[in-house]
Amino acid sequence: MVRRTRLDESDCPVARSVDAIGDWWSLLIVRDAFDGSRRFGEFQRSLGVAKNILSTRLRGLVAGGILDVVPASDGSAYHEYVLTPKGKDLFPVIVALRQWGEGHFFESGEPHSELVDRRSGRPLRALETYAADGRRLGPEDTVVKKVDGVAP
Amino acid sequence: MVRRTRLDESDCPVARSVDAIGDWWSLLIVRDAFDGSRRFGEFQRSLGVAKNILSTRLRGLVAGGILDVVPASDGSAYHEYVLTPKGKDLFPVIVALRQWGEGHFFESGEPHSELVDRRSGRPLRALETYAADGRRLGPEDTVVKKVDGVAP
DNA sequence: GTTCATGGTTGCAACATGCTACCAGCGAGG
DNA sequence: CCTCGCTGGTAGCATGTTGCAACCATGAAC
Repeated sequence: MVRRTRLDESDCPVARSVDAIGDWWSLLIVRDAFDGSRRFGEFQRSLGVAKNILSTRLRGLVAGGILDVVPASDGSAYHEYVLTPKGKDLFPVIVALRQWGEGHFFESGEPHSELVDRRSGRPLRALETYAADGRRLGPEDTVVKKVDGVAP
Repeated sequence: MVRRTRLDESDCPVARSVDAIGDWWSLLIVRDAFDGSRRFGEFQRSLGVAKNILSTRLRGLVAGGILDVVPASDGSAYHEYVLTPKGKDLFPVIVALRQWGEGHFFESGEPHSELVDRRSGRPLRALETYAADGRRLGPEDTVVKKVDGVAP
């Protein structure tokens, strides 16, 4: 997406998020990072993506503060890519996409990967949106408001 | 993303979701649909995207069962695009992206749009991930499991 | 020191994107 | 009934991005 309208200056947080992530590959890289991938080769094998693409995406994610480059944990001279706190904050995004996919794109009985609670081995509870006072909210119960900047 | 590896046959729900949405534009169209946009022109003005791009994306979203084409609600001869139930199920995805963006890309006091509870006008509670038994889970508390298909 | 694996970079062809211009159907006004 | 303007597109073309393959540099293994 070559943009002329700057998404990273939009007043919509969704647009800025989308811009910060970059593209689908980057999102799948983040997913793999949550799933335990750390090395260039791991991402490459898992995604089946061309190495130059992976290379630029990893650089972009590091530049965006979503991944960090750290020395390899196995003592080898290579390095690894790990999620920063900012990157870890993408967890609900990945979970939401995962649950949407599970609900709409798999026949029952079709093999698929599933995100489960490490302790119990059971799937996570479905994400739900709540008001500040605890009421459950659906899309119709919400509205987008403009928040003006305040003078500093 | 021109893919050779078929994402829509991946066993990962995240990959299928990503494939079904199509691209960032499509996701921003869905966001606008949640925000109340219904007409071609509304999406176009809101997104500032070229009309041919918008046209193909809308077609793709309709083909994917995320949007539906309905007669215009104002009685005119035109039609409108509305979210299907499957499209509305993307709500947590948009909310998650929105909250991530709000948390990481805006200085305090910077103007931005905000999703609020229609009744109270207050922002939504942050999305959280829970185990089936109600414990709060972070990324480290989860693991991805392969679920084998069962013979039919 | 040769060989293999890792982690890339470079070049090129094919493809998708985005801009601009154009076009068709509808409704209103005269 | 003729034109004007709005809505909702399509067509052509320049440009940018993708993906593949080939190459390369470093570290580890033998």
